[in-house]
Amino acid sequence: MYSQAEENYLKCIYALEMEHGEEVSTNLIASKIKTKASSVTDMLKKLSTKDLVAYKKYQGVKLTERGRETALRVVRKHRLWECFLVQKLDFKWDEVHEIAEQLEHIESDLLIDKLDAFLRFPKTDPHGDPIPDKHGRMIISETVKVLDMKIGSSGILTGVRDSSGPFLKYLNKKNLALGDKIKVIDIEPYDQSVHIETRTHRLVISNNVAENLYLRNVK
Amino acid sequence: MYSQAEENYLKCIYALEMEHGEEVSTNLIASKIKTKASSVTDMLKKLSTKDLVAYKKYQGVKLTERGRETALRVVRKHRLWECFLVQKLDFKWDEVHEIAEQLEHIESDLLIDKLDAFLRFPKTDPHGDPIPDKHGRMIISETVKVLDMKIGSSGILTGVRDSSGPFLKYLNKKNLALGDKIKVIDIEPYDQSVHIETRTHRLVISNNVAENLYLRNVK
DNA sequence: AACATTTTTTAGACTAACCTAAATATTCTT
DNA sequence: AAGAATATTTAGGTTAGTCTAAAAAATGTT
Ligand SMILES: [Mn+2]
Ligand SMILES: [Mn+2]
Ligand SMILES: [Mn+2]
Ligand SMILES: [Mn+2]
Repeated sequence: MYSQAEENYLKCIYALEMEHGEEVSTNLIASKIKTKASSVTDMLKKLSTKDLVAYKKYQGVKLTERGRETALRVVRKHRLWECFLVQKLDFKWDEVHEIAEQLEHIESDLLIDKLDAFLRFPKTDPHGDPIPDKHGRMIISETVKVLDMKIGSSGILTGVRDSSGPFLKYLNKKNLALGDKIKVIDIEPYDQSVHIETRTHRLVISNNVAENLYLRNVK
Repeated sequence: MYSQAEENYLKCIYALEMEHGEEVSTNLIASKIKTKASSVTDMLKKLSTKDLVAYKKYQGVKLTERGRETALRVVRKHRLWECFLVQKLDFKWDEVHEIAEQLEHIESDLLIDKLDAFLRFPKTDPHGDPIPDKHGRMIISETVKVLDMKIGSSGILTGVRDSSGPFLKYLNKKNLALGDKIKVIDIEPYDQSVHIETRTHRLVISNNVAENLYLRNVK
């Protein structure tokens, strides 16, 4: 139906809309997709004629309804394949992204629905991101950033903002995983670094790391 | 490493070498890949510079050692994915080919080895074709064509020459599946049609069908 | 051996997706 | 509100993979 390049652009625009809201700029897309702005302009024109995005010169771009549906189908495939890799093939959560980037372009509705069933209809992927169902609906859980937690309160680690390999490997090394209960002991006013405690250990995380951890509040 | 187009050509040349032996002609490749002879010539030149095939103008083409290894890796992936689809996702044997055509191009050695282990190192795919191991080795079972069987003797259906959708659907309809014990009751001298018997029923198959069934001899 | 047919290659063109460099539009600064 | 800086688009080019039409080589037939 759509080429891999087209699907990658749609997914990228979708992600940027989620993160930044409203219209997405050419340069933002270019940097995320690691390509040149001129290439982005070319593609936006093409997606526009296919009614996947609303694009007006110099005005940024927005997904149309059709574009959003298509993007969500790709996201669904990406996240389901990540679940498969981790749950069935014993990959680690930091190893699956590149492979899922390839698998997300396999075209077969039947395949993806059967895979969904095989995995028992997971609601989130190995990084805590929600998996759209076949109608594009997903459960977006309420999360709190570490820095917005009251000191002394606890939360369950449910998601990461940055799911790049290096960050996930850092969490592995520090023995932090999704589902862990984390208590915020103290926030250093000087540099906003955070002293936290898990069931097994205590550690200090930088402000940067704290910004990338999402917690679900617990009693 | 190699593009999907390159991999498809290598797999095609490999299959044609198996079937016809020796050098493979431009037109044969073109018809199998459903493309034009001129496109094949272009690709053969490219594969030749990459040392994947030995190609001399007007002389046909042969895989080099490198080319054969690459083709076998693609074949391995194709057949393992077919096993996955049938064994784990409950696809029928006539539904998997097109999806495997896409999956065979996913690039990750780790993935394919983990998939192999997950499936318990299958030796044949759902159509009875042998699966190369990670070193390219596979078990080629001795088979007999139906027409070469002695009348009254029996064999186990272990493979099909034609694994196209229509033929497999025909076998489904006639209740014939891999592993079935088949007894050759009679061969009609006039048109070489064959009267066979399975554990559950008797039927007559055309010469054409008979040509496409491989049996393993049994006492 | 000469001619006809078939196969293969070459020549030239097209599209998708990218690129660099230059032009133009927008936004920021004073 | 002008000039500077930045963002975006346009112009023109490249590569992979395809195509059609024409040329050339190989093969078959008498
Ligand atoms: Mn991912
Ligand atoms: Mn993910
Ligand atoms: Mn197949
Ligand atoms: Mn097969």
